[in-house]
Order: sequence, then structure tokens, then C-alpha cells
Amino acid sequence: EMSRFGRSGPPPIRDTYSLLVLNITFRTTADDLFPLFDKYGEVVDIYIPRDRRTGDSRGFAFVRYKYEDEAQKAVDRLDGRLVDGREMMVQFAKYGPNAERIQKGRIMETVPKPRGRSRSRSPRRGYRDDHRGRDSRRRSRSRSGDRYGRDRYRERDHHRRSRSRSTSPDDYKRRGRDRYTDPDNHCCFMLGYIPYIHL
DNA sequence: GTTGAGCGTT
Repeated sequence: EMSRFGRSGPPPIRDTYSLLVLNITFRTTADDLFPLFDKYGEVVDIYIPRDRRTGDSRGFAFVRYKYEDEAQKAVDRLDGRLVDGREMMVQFAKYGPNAERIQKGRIMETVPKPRGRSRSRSPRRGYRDDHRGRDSRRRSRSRSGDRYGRDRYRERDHHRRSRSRSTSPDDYKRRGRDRYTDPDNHCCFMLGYIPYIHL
């Protein structure tokens, strides 16, 4: 919901190349980063981890590219770059969202090898559909720029909503519930007796 | 209105 590129969640993390961007300001957003990184290739996602409670940036970001050479170029050109008064560090990520080890910003294939039969059937993994050509890539890049604009608006909207969110009477009711007299908690009551049952 | 090593998403 925050700063997404596609419309249905983040793109699949496989077959993308993740860069870890360190030392950015706590107020630096994906909007600030996108134009910088977009210069060097097709950015498929930018994610800035935030504090779950406050929503504050944790001061770093993940920028994902579709192609390795473009990601590499971004590292070469953007590492050490001054952004909003701080020198950001750009490097290939080493761990995935679920702590998978990744190489060159890409998740290592954990796909079990089809042992034995029918080996070289499908195209090899290094395969890139470059047959689309440079032009289609340029065009899809501008389209993602448009989507990006919408997301940017939605991000602000989301921000407004969460700021204006206040404690409702329902919250007080929920909080005031006594867990020993609340009918909804009878199960917990009974569970407390289970250790004393001998069977 | 503050902070500063680090590896991520309903």
C-alpha cells in the first residue's frame, strides 16, 4: 500500500536484483530515490522499511532492478552520492525478505533440481527476453513512471488517514473489557484448568 | 521538530 509500483503488491522478488541503500535521511522517500535510480535502468520496486508502529523510515531502502547490469551501474554511479545532505551507500543486498541469502542482489535458486530425466528442456536461467528490444523497455519505463505518480498520491493519502486516526469509543470499550468477566474469554478461563485434568 | 547500525512488504 505504501510505495508500490504495480497495482497488486510488490513484484515477485525472484528474477530481480536488489540494492540495499544505506545512510539515507529519515525523511527520504521512495519518491526522492526513484528519479535517481531510474536513470540507470528499469526500477521495478522501491521499498523503505518503516517502524510498524510510528511509520517512520528506518533510514534505508531497497531498490530493485530488473536487470543486473543496470543495478551494477547504479551501484557504481550512486554509491557515495550526496542526497539530502548525507552520503548514501549503495550495494547489492545480501539477504532477502525472508532472510534468504542472495547473491548479486538476487535470491539464490532454492528450486530443487529435477534430478535425472528431461534436463535441458526449457530455456536456461540466464535467459533475458531482450528480443523485446531497447525501445519497449524505454516505453515500459515511462509507464511505470506514471504508475509511480499515482502511488505517490496514494501514499500521501494514506499518510493523512493514519495521522487523523484517533482513538474511537470502540477502542475504549475493547480496552475496558475485563478479561475475567468477558464472555468472549471463557475459553481462556477453561484452558487454565486443563493442566489440572488427569488423563 | 530528536536518532544513525543495519538487510524488506498488508
